[in-house]
Amino acid sequence: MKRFNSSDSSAALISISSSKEERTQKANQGYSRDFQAMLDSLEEEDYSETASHIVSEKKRRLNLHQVKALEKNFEVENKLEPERKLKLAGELGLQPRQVAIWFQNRRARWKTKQLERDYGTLKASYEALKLDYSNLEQKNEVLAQKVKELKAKLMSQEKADSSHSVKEEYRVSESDNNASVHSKIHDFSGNNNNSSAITKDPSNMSSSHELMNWFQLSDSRVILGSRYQVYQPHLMKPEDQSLFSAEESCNFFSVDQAPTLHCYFPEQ
DNA sequence: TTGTGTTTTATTGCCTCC
DNA sequence: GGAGGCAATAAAACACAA
Repeated sequence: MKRFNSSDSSAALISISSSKEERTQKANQGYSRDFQAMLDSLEEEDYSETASHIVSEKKRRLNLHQVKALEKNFEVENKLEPERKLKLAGELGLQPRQVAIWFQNRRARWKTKQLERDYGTLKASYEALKLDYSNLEQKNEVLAQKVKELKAKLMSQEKADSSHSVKEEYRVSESDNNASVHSKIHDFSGNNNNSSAITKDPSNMSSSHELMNWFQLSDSRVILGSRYQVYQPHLMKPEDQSLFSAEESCNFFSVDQAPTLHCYFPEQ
């Protein structure tokens, strides 16, 4: 039976015998000397007590031989089918129930150990990931610093340029390049209807910096246009970085967010 | 020796499966 | 409904420092 009440449990504990016939039977089953001695002592206690107040039985640990045999069996198969249980119980001089309980407890111990192992593995991979993350963060900082420096360079260049008249500069370049620029705009807009930024009239641009960016951007796109047919509407160009604020520049490489940059892909 | 923490054996109650 | 598994828990046995 599986269930025992308190009085049943004492009967179930360590193969308590209730009769001399059973005792004789067990002795004939080849129980270990220790175990038989234990049984005898228990039985002596039993006999000295009336059935109504059976002494609280002492738990007895299994001996080394029993534990080794059980461990070996557990290694082979951690579940116990009834036949094997009876066989093991007979061989080791235990009650089938004791064998079943031992397997049950052993499974619980194994599970706990397994959880610890799993935890260890997860922890190790977490630590590795964390290290990766901090390395990326460091690289990110270095790159952000470079962006800042480049931006500062660009600004100082713009200051130097501001000594000349923007309009004048534009006129000069306009007279020199007007024809070619307009043809480039025409070429480019012919390839991409969404390129509103590119088709913006340069005369409306407010600063030489913006103008310079425009030329760089339009030139490069025209050059690219000969090889790249498809332009994404929200492409981020390296030149566009100069339009970022310092803060934006720093956050640009944040690893907390996936980058939203789109890339050019040459026509295959 | 004793207090305390850990391990082992066993019980109980609940759940699932046949 | 019985058998068996599992989680939670009790309690005895054991280990060990103070």
